[in-house]
Amino acid sequence: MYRAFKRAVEHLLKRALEEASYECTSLELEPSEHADITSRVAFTLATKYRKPPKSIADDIVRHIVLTPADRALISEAVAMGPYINFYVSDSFLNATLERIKAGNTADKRDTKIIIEHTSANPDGPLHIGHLRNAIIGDTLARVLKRVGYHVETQYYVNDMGRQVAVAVWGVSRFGLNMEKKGDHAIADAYIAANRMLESDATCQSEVDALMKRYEIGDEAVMKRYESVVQRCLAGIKASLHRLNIRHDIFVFESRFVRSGDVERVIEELKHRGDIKYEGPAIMLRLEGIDKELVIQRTDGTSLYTTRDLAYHMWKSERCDRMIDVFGKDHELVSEQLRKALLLLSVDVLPEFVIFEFVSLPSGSLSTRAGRYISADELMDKIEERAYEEVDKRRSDLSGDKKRAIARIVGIGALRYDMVKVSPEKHMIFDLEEALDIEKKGAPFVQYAHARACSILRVAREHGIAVPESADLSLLRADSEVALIKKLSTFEYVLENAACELKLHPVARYARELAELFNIFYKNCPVLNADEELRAARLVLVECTMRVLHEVLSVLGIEAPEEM
RNA sequence: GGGCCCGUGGCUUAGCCAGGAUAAAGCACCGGCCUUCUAAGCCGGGGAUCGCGGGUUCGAAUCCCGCCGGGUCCGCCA
Repeated sequence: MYRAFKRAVEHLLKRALEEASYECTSLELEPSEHADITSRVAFTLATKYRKPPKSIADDIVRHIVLTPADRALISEAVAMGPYINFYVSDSFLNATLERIKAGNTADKRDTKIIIEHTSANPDGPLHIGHLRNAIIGDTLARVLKRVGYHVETQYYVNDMGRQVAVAVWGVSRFGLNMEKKGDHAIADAYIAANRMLESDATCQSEVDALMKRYEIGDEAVMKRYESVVQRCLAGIKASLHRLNIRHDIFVFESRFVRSGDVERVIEELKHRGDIKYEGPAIMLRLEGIDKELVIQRTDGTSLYTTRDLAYHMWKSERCDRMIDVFGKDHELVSEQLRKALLLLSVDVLPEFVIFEFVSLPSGSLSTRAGRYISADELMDKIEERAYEEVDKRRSDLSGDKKRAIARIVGIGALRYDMVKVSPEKHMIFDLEEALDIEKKGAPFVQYAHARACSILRVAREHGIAVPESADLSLLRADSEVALIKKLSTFEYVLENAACELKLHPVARYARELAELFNIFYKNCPVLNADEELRAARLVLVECTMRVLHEVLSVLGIEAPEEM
């Protein structure tokens, strides 16, 4: 609803500016703490027309005429010094609730977007660094889907890199602990292998040989690879499912070598690019980048970047937009990728969502060195901690129920923590802090939802139904109006998030909505109110419950009915 | 050395791209509120020279330049 209000104000203001004979390019409209929307246009006009901003604002407001159509959304426009403030109307507030009751859904868009995220190497379990990628990627997919895009999520499996070769080699050499979850067992072999490889040149060449044989498609080697990669991936998928993350498809990079796509990319680049040969090795010079990009090794095998290029070309034929969620360390690579794709005349170029690194207080994360906190370990601990909290508060519930709530709260807290800060912020991960289930994080929002459910449940138990229609204009207490206004901006927040590919405003919105509901909860008793007012408040509670549920769902967080 | 990112109360952050109304929250701290729909809640309080120095502007946390501190990339690794 908020967008409709904003559009109405735009038209209104534009008309008034014409009437008052002012010309300007931007209306300078922004949401504000002082009004429902405010314009700073008087400032820009002040310089141009050499008049004090205050008198211009007054002048503009004098020319504002609200038509009956405007009044459906806008109640008034006031000049406050140099600012022009606009306020929503009563019917806007009512319409907001009516619309939510009717179930507000976004129109479908034709655009198909492929989002690639997580894509951790299959050489061990996901750790907290991958978690940031996975949660950002999954939440982004949910936001874009919610505003109507057709979204496909992809996990690009790097099965041709050196890491995997080392893991495969390590598994043959040291065996596999079958008691352990697959991804963890493979990490053990991988770490042990790396330790040995550091000092042993013979082993190094064994790994090289393994890579070469995999690239040419040696049957026996392929079988060994497959068993390692699938086992690891199964473990990774299980971890992702715990977080409510499911990829639509897994794309193996080896397919692009086997299909001949990689070779075709190299041929194409030879013709179109600024190429430098060093023996059998081929390098590509890209404009604006000092470092040339190696697209084929001296031994004739392919490299990650070339395969990635083929992968992106493949994707570009299957979508209208593609988004890659990458760690900061991939920034240069992504730039090279984009420039090379441009050279290949690919019409869909990737957009990048880059996030800064997660490190431990003791330093950076490394699977190879075994220096990481696995996602599984973190989830176990956080659910355990959540259970203690639930147990403290709800000794009346059964163990199963408490565990179910603990799982929802724990995972929710984790997901919320990852998206609440902007991605360019470097995170130093503190386990204790993560386990300290933050009061105003996901549990706070979930609690508000549970409270709303509780009111509705108690109402039901007393035989009181949420009415089909109610006199919504009874909802004019400060905390009611503030809550309805917040509800009205939900779609607007989502659209902005989708447009800017930024998620933390969504997390912020969820918290603010929960906060306003809690204030309403405190100030406005629902079930004890007079019948008419009770009916209207029940509608408000149900609408809030729905939006809380929806915003949590967009964040990939479950909404418990009690906690 | 060069590129990119970050630097806002004790701690974690929002605001910065598109400069404007007393710099906005959470945690922690202090003080209130459970005979009323779940106190994982609500109300109140203290606490910030927005890293430093210049510049542009009627106006700078926000734009420009320089510096300082932290991170990261600059492999025939991925």
